[in-house]
Amino acid sequence: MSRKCTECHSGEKVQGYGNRISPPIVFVGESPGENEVREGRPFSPRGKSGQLLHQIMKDLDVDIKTLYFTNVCMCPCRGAPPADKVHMCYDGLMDELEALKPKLIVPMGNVAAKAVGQYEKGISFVRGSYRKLRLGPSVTTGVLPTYHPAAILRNPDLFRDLLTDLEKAVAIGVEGRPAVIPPPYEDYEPIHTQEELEAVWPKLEEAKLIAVDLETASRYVYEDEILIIGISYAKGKCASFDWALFEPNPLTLQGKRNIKRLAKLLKTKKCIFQTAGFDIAWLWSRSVFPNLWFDTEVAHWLLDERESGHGLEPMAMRYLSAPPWKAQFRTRNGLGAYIASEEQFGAKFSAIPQDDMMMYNAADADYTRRLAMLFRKEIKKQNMERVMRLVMDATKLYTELFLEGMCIDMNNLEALETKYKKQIAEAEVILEKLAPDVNPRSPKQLSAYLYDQLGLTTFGDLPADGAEIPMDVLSKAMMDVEGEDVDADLYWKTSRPALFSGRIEKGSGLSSRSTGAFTLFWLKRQHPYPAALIQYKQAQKRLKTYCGAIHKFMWTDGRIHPDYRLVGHLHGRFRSSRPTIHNIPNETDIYNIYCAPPGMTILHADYKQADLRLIAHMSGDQELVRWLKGDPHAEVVKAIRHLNDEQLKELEKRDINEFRRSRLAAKSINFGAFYGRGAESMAPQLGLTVKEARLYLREYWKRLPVAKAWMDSRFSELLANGQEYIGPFGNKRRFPLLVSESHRWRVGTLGVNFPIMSSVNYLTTMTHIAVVKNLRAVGIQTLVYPHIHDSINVCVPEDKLQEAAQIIKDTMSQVPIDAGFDGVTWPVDVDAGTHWGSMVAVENLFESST
DNA sequence: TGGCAATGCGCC
DNA sequence: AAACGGCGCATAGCCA
Repeated sequence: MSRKCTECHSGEKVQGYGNRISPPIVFVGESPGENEVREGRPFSPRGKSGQLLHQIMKDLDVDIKTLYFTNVCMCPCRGAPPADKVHMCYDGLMDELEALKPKLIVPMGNVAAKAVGQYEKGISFVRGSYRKLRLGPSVTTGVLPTYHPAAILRNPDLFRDLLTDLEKAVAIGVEGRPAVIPPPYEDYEPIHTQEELEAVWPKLEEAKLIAVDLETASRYVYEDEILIIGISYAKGKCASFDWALFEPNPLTLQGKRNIKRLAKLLKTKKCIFQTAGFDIAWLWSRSVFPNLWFDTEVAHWLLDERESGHGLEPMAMRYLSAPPWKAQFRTRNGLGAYIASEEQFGAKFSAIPQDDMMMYNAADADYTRRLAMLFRKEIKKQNMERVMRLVMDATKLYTELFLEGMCIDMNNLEALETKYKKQIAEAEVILEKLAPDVNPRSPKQLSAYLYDQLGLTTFGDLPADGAEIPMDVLSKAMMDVEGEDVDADLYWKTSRPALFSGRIEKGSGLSSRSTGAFTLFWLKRQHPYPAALIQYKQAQKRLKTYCGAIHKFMWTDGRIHPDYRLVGHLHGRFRSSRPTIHNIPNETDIYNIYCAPPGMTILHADYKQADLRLIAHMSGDQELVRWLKGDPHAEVVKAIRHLNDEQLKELEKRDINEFRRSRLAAKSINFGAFYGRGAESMAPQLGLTVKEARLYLREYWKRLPVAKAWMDSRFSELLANGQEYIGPFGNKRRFPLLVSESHRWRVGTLGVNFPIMSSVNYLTTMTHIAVVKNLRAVGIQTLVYPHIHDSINVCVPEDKLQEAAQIIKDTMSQVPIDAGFDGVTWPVDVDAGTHWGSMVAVENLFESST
């Protein structure tokens, strides 16, 4: 029963292998690798991919001998088989599968998924979704695509997805469990009339836990409408209401009465949401304030801290064998399988037949409630209730920011845009004169022009052959020209020379064909083009990204409404978009685009050296605790230069520039050393040779042996703890699969990075919540302004400034102590101003009056 | 034409 | 031996 292949003649072929009589699962790979060819067997357990697959199946208690393994292409090819080869192999593969009559086919990787299941989208999108496949007149089977094991070895973060999919494959193929359980549409109740509302209401009032889900036409809370509200009150039960029932009606008072009842219901029940921030923004703006009890997205992200996979549909498909009901709904209503443009989507969404939308909405609410029942047990079991509560409280805080928005000073914005446009135009004159055909926004064209046409050389006069520049060459080159160019010195001392990719197999370092700013500051010594290019790029970035965002995301109220995403960050930080406010350039002009509402002042507060304090607290290093009572960066200068206090003071008097340079270097050591940064990478920023940097680091660690020991123990703690890091708030970063030495090293550094980064974030969040609460407790009107990792912002009335500043200072210093972070003190800087870029330290503000 | 990965750069 | 973490957004260029 071997597979025939007559189309191509490219050497050795590897036939399928395993149980040929109705196997419960057939695995389909791409094409045989080295080991597979040697052994004549796809997914050979002696190859790395095969080994991983066999191990997982063994762990799932599946007898390997019952399974079957094959590839799309029988002959080996480097990398993924090209389309023409797949085409040639297609008929043979289908004949093979038809003869096997498998219960389930698991295509592994993009090529196999597309060949077997005819999936249109990439593997990361379609993985884990089940389809039926007709193989012949009498043979129908199921398909469940997943990643290729080789992809997991390259990107171990995907391991959990592979495992999930294979568990599902075993459930379907081996255990015969149903692949898909449709939602109980017949039990969902569409509510159009007052009579129907009255009939169902008692059921809602009897429930303890309800899941709530809204359908709206867009994201514009103040302009658009709520279409439907679904309330699931028991497993498989949901009432889906026409929102018109809750709209105030000039003819009758019924709408007003109904929304009061709704408000009371949602306030007294424990409410469950998926992505609560969205729904409560709409409800709050209609004066409905639900008792936010559980958020399924937050819960799932805490249980799986990776970026994606927390959508309602993937979760319900995974945990409840749901069909892709959202995709089906969108397809039958002409919305496309996925959302293309939000505006288009909104318009079409409003035109959908109401009953259809109600069924869709009811399924959403029902699945949300059912997932909450599952997740809450797991959250409890994993001892994550504290961080769960905190993130949900934060949801409410940043929904306030989203609804209220931030004020924009249009005059400042316009002036700044004019300035950038002028800078761009100036630079363009030079760039076009020198190279009219080169697009300065194209790295490809730039490297061809700078290196091939002009023949410029990079750091250390190396030829631009694309090789990585060794760090000591980089450092030496920069040291040779130190002091000749102040701008370049500053840039090099404060920026990193290379981009580091998340993938572990990729190296790091600076390409000798780089066209980034770091290299341009070197090239500008050789030719006028790079200097103009630096100006062009800087102004372009600021104009397009930071000014452009304001226009792009401003609502009709003239404000911007940043959308805080509290989940999806590997280390528990928060993110914002539309626009992002976590990466605004630290420049007065740009921050001054943002201002307080009339009559109010922005108060900004941040912790001094928050991450160093966390390290000191968590490691218990008393020397670091001592440093933090004074100036930790000066302490590092003393350590690495072997100075005592007096000698340091002398240095400051004798050579202030040298003192500052040393302090800057100390700062990079303080911030880099704990995150695993090595001498090679630090040397350029320290203005040292690699050898000198190594000595500096050695002196640094000599002074902090306890902290060093803590840092070095992280990886063994991971291994001792089920391959999980647990942060002080109970949040987790999991590494279920360690694939190589370099991966283990990287994971070790993350063991330091993760608890610090997440704890700084959560401490600051607790503080933000407490500050707002304490200010309001004494009757100060308070607006929530952004949280940025280790700093918070609020707006208060101008005449309450001094009182508010004191409350903030007291609250911020105390919150970490009360939360148990009492190994160190938590000093705070507080600034105030009507514009975000022109803030003054409050001490200075009130000096004259006190 | 739109999806996608890559390049580059802004922040803590 | 290697060797800095996390993110969002704009742009170009390749591919279906």
